[in-house]
Amino acid sequence: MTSPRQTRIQRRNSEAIFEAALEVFSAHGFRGATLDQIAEAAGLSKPNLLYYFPSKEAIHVALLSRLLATWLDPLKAMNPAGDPVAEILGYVRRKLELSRDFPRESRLFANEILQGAPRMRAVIETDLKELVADKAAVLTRWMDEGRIARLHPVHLIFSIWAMTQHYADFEVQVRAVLGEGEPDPFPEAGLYLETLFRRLLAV
Amino acid sequence: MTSPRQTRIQRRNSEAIFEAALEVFSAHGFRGATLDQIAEAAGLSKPNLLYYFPSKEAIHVALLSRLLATWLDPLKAMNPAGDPVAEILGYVRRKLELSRDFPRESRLFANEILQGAPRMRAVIETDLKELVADKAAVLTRWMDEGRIARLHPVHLIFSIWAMTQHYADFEVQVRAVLGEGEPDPFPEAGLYLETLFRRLLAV
DNA sequence: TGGAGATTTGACCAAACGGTCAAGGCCGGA
DNA sequence: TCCGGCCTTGACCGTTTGGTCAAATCTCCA
Repeated sequence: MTSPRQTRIQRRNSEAIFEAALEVFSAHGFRGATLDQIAEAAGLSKPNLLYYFPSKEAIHVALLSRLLATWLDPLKAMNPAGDPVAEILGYVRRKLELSRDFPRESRLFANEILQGAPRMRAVIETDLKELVADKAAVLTRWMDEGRIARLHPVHLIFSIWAMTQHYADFEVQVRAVLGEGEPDPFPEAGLYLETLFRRLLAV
Repeated sequence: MTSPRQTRIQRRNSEAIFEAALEVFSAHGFRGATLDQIAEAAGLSKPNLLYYFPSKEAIHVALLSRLLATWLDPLKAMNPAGDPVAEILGYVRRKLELSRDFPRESRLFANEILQGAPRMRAVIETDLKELVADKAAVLTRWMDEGRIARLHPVHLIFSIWAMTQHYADFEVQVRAVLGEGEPDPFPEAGLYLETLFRRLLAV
């Protein structure tokens, strides 16, 4: 009865491939990554990789779509019925935690967008655009109600993306500039961003 | 007497190579760019390319170091003797203009940092770190004098970099999310960022 | 335990890549 | 106009890369 669509081995190897592909693609970009690198990181032979995925491109696409939900969740979780400032600060905090805990995922998306989003353009122009429009409407309502300062809602979202993802995407620069003394920039970054957005949003 | 170190032809071709390399490297990253692409964009044959530069890597390094000064100039130009808010807003404005007028240069550096700065680590850890330390000291003095709000000066600089470069590095995402209606996001971005930093810095 | 199907791999291929080289063309000064 | 040196290139090379294939091995259950 219980016919698993995936065997145990399939699940294990697919998982190993995703993990390896994330490691390699995020570090070198699509073109810079090689199947041999991914295969070695996954502990498989190259032909075995291609037994599970038809091509390098297919691995990349599968990886991106697999991570997309995780990536959009923090914005989705911004609650229209909650307290405006708390909701926005919560979004900033969750997004910064994502940069701290999943920097490879952040760099994977950054690479893709930097190259002109050749494999994500459709998703960006539909799903992401709709999600942002939806949340921008919520922000605008909060502004209309006088509960936060009036700002361009989409650029407000852009600035949250930019500042939080900066700590993952440009991590080597951040660490180099801060120096070796402070090994973890995230606590300070969290305090800074909370201050910034509190002042920005105050009516 | 006037023995030009470079002949006319050398100057013309070097210039064409830099322009072509900027176009190709910024669009595809170092590994994603090919010598054939650069040669074609420069209107030269591949062996001719390698007559002017010894290797692909040499082109990339020369391009980065050639653009580095331009890239650091806006921060250098922040005047310790000027009005604090005006100086910081001026820096933000110049940095945003750089993203608008030289997006390829921004993406070139973004690519380099994303990949872990394999060819710029030394510069980042010395020149950039010193420059930031210098300007952070200026910001701290302004805070001590009560002329701007007290904030972590380095994270303040990070947030300026992040928000202004976002419009160049993630341009396709910005344009896709804003939609086709508004072709040029920069005027709005400029207004948004001016508002943001005015509120953030107000004592 | 036998066998059907799932999994794995060594050997291989064609294309793309960075780079070389010898030879030919071109230019500017004497 | 002639010549030395600057400039240009077609042909080529070894390596890397994404991908294929037939054969071998393993897994699981009837």
